[in-house]
Amino acid sequence: MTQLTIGQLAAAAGVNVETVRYYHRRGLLPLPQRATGSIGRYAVGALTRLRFIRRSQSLGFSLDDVQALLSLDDGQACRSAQAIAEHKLADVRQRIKALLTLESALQQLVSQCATSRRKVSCPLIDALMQAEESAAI
Amino acid sequence: MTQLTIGQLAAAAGVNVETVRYYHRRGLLPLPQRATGSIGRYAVGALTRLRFIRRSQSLGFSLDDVQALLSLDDGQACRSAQAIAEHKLADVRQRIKALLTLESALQQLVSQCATSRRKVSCPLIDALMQAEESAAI
DNA sequence: TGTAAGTACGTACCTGAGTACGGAGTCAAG
DNA sequence: CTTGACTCCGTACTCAGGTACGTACTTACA
Repeated sequence: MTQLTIGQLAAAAGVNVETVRYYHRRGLLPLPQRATGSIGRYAVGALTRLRFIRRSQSLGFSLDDVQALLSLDDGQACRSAQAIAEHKLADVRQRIKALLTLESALQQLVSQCATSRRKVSCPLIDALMQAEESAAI
Repeated sequence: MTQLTIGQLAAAAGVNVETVRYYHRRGLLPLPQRATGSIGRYAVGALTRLRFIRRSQSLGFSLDDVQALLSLDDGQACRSAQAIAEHKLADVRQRIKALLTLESALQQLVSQCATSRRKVSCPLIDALMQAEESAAI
């Protein structure tokens, strides 16, 4: 069964059926193959795309951002693809940097805890904020 | 002027005054020093904390997540701090991994564009989804 | 072949994260 | 010592991203 119904698709991606329909409305997910007057059948590509959307969201991208990313995957004229990609790339690199800083602060805290039984406090905020003073939300 | 009014604090962090008050209500930002019946004055620490909140949000953490992170900074009994920190650490590492994959896919797309003038399409989704098939949103 | 489970579609509702507003109080510069 | 800008606080509204629901229609399976 490589052709999924909307319910199977939603279940496989761990989302609500209504969410799939919402993504159709937003233009994030194309409408499925459908013999007129019958129910839609999704190819596995739809599942991958759906998972990509959720993953991107969890990384802090809005659905508009995700749409821009998807447009790259869908193929674009070079000029505009490059512009979008470069912009997103800079964005992604910022996020990575901030997360790496957060990672090492957390790491340090965890190992402190491993060697001590008393109250601890790590300069989590300071660590992250020292790293860079630019580029807000 | 190391003591800020709420307006100055908000402006310095690039947020709305109402947002600061909202964070008080959520317990993310402590209420400022205040001689009863007069206006509050914030120490610079509040500004740092406020910026940390915004930054974390932009990395995809909810305000509840941020609260957990802040509790680490505020100092906690070791046992619970360690549990929270380890959990967040795993989470952060997942995000980093996903972002690194996304980064290289975007990077590849950009350099493709630099050498070609025609339609391009990069397997952005496939790249990201191949990387891991676990841990959803 | 009929019937329960699933789908389509439209509209209404919900939650998280703010934003706006109004009235009363406070402060600082003139 | 007033006046205009700012603060406090409560309540109401907004917006993105879903969720729920009702009705009509399809389908798979007994």
